[in-house]
Formats: sequence, C-alpha cells, structure tokens
Amino acid sequence: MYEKNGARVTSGPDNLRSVPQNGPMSETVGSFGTLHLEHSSTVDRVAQELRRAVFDGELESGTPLREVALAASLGVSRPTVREALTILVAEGLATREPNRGVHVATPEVDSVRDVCAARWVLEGAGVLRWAEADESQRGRVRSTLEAYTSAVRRGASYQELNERHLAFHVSLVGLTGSPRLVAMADNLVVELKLALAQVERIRRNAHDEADNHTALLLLLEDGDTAAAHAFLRQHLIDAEDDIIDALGLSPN
Amino acid sequence: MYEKNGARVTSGPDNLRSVPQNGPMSETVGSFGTLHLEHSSTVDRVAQELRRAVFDGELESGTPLREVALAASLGVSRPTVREALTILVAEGLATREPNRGVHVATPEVDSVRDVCAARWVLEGAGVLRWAEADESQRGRVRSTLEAYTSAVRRGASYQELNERHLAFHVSLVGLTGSPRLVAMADNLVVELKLALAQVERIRRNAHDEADNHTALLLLLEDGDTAAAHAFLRQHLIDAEDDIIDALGLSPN
DNA sequence: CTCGTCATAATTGTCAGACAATCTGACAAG
DNA sequence: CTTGTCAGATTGTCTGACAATTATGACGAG
Repeated sequence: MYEKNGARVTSGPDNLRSVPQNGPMSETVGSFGTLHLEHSSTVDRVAQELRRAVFDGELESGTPLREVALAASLGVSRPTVREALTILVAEGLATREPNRGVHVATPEVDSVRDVCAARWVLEGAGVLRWAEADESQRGRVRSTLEAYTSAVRRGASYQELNERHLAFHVSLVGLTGSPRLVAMADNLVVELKLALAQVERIRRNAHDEADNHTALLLLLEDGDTAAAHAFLRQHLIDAEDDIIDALGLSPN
Repeated sequence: MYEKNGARVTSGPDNLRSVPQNGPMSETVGSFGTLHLEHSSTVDRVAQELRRAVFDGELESGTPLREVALAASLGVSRPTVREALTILVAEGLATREPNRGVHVATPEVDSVRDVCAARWVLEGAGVLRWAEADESQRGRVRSTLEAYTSAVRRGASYQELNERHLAFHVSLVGLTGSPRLVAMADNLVVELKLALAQVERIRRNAHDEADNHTALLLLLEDGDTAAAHAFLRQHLIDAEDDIIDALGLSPN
C-alpha cells in the first residue's frame, strides 16, 4: 500500500548513500573488501536529497520548503519530511520560523564573516599543531591536497573543485586530532557551500587556488608553522572578501 | 481534547535558547524596551524537561528513553517525543541506534578528552583576543565571573555553581566576537555537564575555583594575554584530569 | 546441562488522516 | 488611514495503525 510512489526520490547520478534497504542483501559470496551497510533511513535520504538540491542551486535562497508539497513530491509522509527539515535547520541550511515554516537559509554578510572568523580559529589551531600532529593526520592533509590539485588539472566540475578545496581546509582542522573540532569545521563548510551555491550562477569560475595551498603545505613541511599560520590567515581573509564581494553583486 | 495534560512539562526557570527571530518586527511606535514572548513549542518544552532530568541525575547514563513511555509520562504524543529526542541526540546528550532506540549518552574518557581539547582551542582563541575584543564582551566576562564568585560566597547549590562556572568559560569564547564559536562552546558545555552529572553523586564538592578564575581575569586586565593563555591551559588540563579521575572512580 | 533455533513480544520507523492554532492577505467598517 | 473580521493556507500536534527490526523466552538437540 505504500506504493503510490510515483514520485522518484532518487536524485542525480551522484546520489551517495542510496540503497533503499531492501531486506536481507544476498551478497553471501567471498572477497569482502571494505563493506559498508548503508543503514540509511528514509529521513536521511530525504535530507540528503534536499541538501543536494540546495547545493546544486535548484532551490534558491529563501525558497519556502512546504511540508505537504515536499511530502507529495518525494512520495513520503509529512512527518518524515518534517524530521528531514529539522535536520536541515540544525545544519544551518535552512531556517525555521514558528508557524511560518522553513525556508532555505539566506547567507547574510554577517554570517559569512562569522563563518570565516570561526574557521580561522579552527584551521589556525590545526596549522599550529602540525609538528605534534599524528603522522596519519599529516598524511590526510597531503592526500586531500593531492586530490584537489589533480582535480584542478583534470578540469573537474565546479562542484567537485569546491568539494575538494573545502576538504583540504577541513583536513587542516584534523591536525588538532579532535573529532569534535572537525565536526564543527564540517558544519561551517556546509554553510560556506550554501553561500557559494548562491554565488554559483554569478561567477562559476572557482579560481584555481591549488598553488596557494601547495605553498601553505610547503611552509608546513619546512617546519615554519608561524609563516604557515600567517599565510593561512591571509588566504582566509582573501577568500572571505571574495565571497562577500560576489554575494554583494547578487543582492537578490 | 488535548487537555488530559496532567503531567507538567514546564521546566526550570533558566529556559535559555528561546525566542527565535520573531518575524517582521513592527517598531513603528516608541519606548518598547526589551520585551520577550516565550514562543516555546511543546517539543521544546519536552526537550528542556529531558535535559533537566539528565543534568539533575534523574536519568542515569545509559538509560533507555522509550518513546511510548515518555509520551505517556509527559502527556504528549509519540511524534512530539520523537522530535524532542532527535534534538537531544543532536546535542550529544543521547545516542540513537537504528531500530534500537535512544539512550542517555555515556561519557567515555576519550570523548571527555576531546571535549577538553576542543574547548581549549575555543577558549584559548578568546583569551588571545582580549585586547581587540569588544568592550561589551569584556564586560560579559567580568559579570559572569562576578556572578560565579557571588554564588560561591552565597554557598549556592552544586548545580548553580556548575552553571555559572561554565558560563564564565563560555564568556571567554565570546571574546572572539563570533556567535558560531560561542554556539560551539555551548555544545561542548552541554557534554561537559552530562559528564559532570554522572560524577555528581560520587563527589559533589565542585571545588571552589573562583580564585583561579579571578587570577585569570587579573592577568587579562593587566594586558598579559600570554600569561593568561598559559594559565588557562593549565587550568583546563587540571579540570580534564579531575573529571577523568572522577569518572574512573565510577566505572558504571 | 549447555547450546542453537524458533515463535512471540516489544520497540522503532513510517504512514495516513485529522484538528487546532497561527499567519497571510483581502475586504469591509469606522 | 486605521481597525476588525473572515477565508485560505500552513504548521504544530494528536490519534491510530502497520511493517520491519530487535529482544526475549521456550523448546528441542547434542
């Protein structure tokens, strides 16, 4: 009876975390590599789909997210949509006003400044701990940078470049060795991605900053953490100005 | 019909985090000072009541939070309880295992260490910014310390002392001027309070650290931020050891 | 007597439908 | 021009239900 599901929930080609849990997966055969059981609930999938839509610019900033409309469109019930929306709100991707519903969050200039100030604290703390950090964490910084530069060379999509660029910054926070700080950085990145999604249609250049980051890593490898710290600060300030400029050009 | 509500849900007097941005504010007339309307929803009240129960030690760590039982006990419906529980989980006060329900979180030694490491980053950043901070932020530090010391003198309850003590630490983060960093610090404090609640029945001494904090503030007022920074670091390390010691004494 | 297997109960995840409260906007009344 | 009222829309919350998963306990085999 739950099969009036004409509305497709599956999203674009890059729909990670899918696999609607269809019972007892029959992969009984050998050669278990890294196995993952996507224990995704319906709520998670709805939330992921909404995130994707926001980041891909399908949902403009300020768009109201009506519960009934979404429920009908996604083929799920209203409580499910409601739970997914509270997740989005908690992540800062949407705002809820009592009795007025939830809308896609509008990145204000102040909030962008705040996000950048906060990430300066987090990433700066990571950079300062380069020397004492776990070797595996340093390795993660190197590999995420490598992934970014290779994506740049390969001429990857705007969205992949953004993703990898921001992943590098988060990996800097990982140098602190604190999962909680990394989680905070992830949340900040989500907000940044929201802001960038608003700018995307204005200027989708996503200018190549691979050299900048490589220079930063070189300073770290040389053991000059102070210089790396200062370098990062300037880099973040520039990024903040860039985003705010672009945001100012698209008033609404 | 919705009035079989015999169970009281209203919580303590210190109901912070209320009043979301209330819409289009019609400031057409004069002389409205600071007026606040407690726009609390049922879900918020349930969540607050659960928080209180956890912090007061009524709900031991690991206790399962059954949806139906809570719904019956609080006189609300199961979906309402469910939403409140997701809030608790998001705050780190509880953990949810799919199809197994949510339990009051158990503070592990590792997580306590992580929380302390993270708050060192946040509070340290605030201390370093004492000089450039807003005067109002410095004022907040002074007043929260004053509130703490006066509570100590007055011989306030264990819980109030904890509350004011932690509020002082959060006010240090406020020196950064970043609402997001403060929000992160708040989340960390919530987890600390959970850990402390587990220890509470073992040792409810809550030793008087007012002098320590006063010394820290004096260093700041003297402009010796480096010394204050180092002082804070030692203070946080001591606190971490204290908590972990106490936690180790109460294995389960 | 211990161990594995199976039926049954408990609990969550999700759905459907409903009603009250609140907000929005328009329109009438003063 | 301000205020009161009303219909429509939307959210907040409730009730009831069912499927899927997990825990529990009995039962039989070794």
